[in-house]
Amino acid sequence: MSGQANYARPVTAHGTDRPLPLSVDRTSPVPLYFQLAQQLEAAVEQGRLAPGALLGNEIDLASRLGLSRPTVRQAIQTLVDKGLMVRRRGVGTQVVHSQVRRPLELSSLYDDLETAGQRPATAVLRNTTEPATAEVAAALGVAEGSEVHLVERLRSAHGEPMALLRNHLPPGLVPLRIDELEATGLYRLMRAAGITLHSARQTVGARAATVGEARDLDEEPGAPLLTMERVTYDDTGRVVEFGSHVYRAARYAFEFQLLVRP
Amino acid sequence: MSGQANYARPVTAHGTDRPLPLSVDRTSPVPLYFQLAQQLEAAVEQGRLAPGALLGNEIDLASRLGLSRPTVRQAIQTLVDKGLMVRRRGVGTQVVHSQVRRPLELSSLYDDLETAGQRPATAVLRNTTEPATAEVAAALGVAEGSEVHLVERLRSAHGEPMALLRNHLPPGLVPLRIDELEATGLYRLMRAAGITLHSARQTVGARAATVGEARDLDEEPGAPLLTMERVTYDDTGRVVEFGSHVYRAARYAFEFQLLVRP
DNA sequence: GCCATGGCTATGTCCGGACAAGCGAACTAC
DNA sequence: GTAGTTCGCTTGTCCGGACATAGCCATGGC
Repeated sequence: MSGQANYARPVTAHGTDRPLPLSVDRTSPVPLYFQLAQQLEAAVEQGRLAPGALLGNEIDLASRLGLSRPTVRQAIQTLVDKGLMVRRRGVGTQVVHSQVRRPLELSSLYDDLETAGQRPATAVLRNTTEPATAEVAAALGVAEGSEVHLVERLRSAHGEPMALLRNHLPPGLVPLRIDELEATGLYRLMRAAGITLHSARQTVGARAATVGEARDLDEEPGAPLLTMERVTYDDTGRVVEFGSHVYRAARYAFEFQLLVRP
Repeated sequence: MSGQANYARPVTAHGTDRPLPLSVDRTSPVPLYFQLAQQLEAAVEQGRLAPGALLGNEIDLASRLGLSRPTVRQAIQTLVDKGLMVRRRGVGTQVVHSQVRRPLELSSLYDDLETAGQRPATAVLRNTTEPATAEVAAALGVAEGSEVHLVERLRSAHGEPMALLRNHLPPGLVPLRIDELEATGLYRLMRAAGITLHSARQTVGARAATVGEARDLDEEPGAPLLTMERVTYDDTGRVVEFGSHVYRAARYAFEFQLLVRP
């Protein structure tokens, strides 16, 4: 009702409030749109851009930064894709209003545990080659009975077993040494070997523990286990891994963020 | 070898092979980039664009269609985002080489069953309001003890129970009639009420069935169940639903596609 | 036979402009 | 007072161009 601004006033980007300190470095090899996107994302995460806050229109933002509108749009678009912001024609772009975390990424149990502050330990139970069963052959796209690599690991945290990990790999794709497998995760080893992971198809379910699984995981036979099967592809579409994992239900759950595709 | 084309030859978009029939309708209100993206996606799905096939460079494609390069790029970008294609600088854009399906969407069990050809049946066990427990209040962002809407449903397929669905909603958000709840899914009712779903935070785990769950689901007490908890947000960031679902482990699993965010 | 180099190609980034369309608020007519 | 209309705002779409840069091949020197 102040009479001067009838339209929604951007809370931060310009206006009477303290403007956001945004700037780009044209000598940097980092793309301009990426620099801007990073700064905006940091502002959202640190609360300097409050949920619901309007970003201010793209034209002003562009001229303020000495950029063109397409570049600013490209920056904002990456944040919209991440679910951090919403655009509304005729209204503006605003910070999404909820405790949104990251969308689900192709995650590794090792990394998950490490970021959670737990120090994961890995025991390699098997690291050999064996003839592919029908299921494994179909997943890896090789002939049934041909030799494939098998890695079986028991992962623990805080001294308690958490998961039993069985992974099948095409032969000769990555050399896997036991000491490396015990020191880090499989995905890191694959990336270090020059493989660019691209996508994965996962199935998550549940079932009762077998006697062998119960022994390894320190559970009772028949106890509920969380299961995950995953086929991972690299950027050329090759299958690089087929994993069958079981997790102790009391100690692990999958948590992730979904976005509605407009 | 042939002496005329030293560079990788696009298999379909131009060259000696039959070119893809692509065209855009400038009188249509559908955006041009979207028309092109749809046609390319259809060509991939029908196999007219084989996996690994190069798309041909963007400049030619643009001039052939009478479009500008940014528009063509925008079309291709949507397919790259979906994981159907991969760009390589200096090489070109090629169709991804695997049986990639859709990425995980904010899915409804009802829709999942329906598309799988099973005819889901729903029995509404409860449809009332009740005071929010601490857990529900935290999820919905309301005061503990305040009245919230509760819907409890048993979903079956082929005459067998599949899942027990408990959903809490903010009061007064959507009017829910029992006959509607038994005829369709909750998400459809919410969309029909003008709510634009935006994102959800899910946790998937497993546990043993309680006595009551076992009775409803026709399982033994202690049988493994797949559990899913979900908080759903609309595009303004409001929480619109908190769901606690349990599925019979033998009859249901979550299956989804993950993409690595570059 | 091997390696360095240069040139070609295709995507990556960026610009400045233009018009269309959805949205909301204020205004006007009843 | 209420309903319809107008108007200004903002994003959505599209264009044509420009230069940078990564990848690959062929050439030429060793």
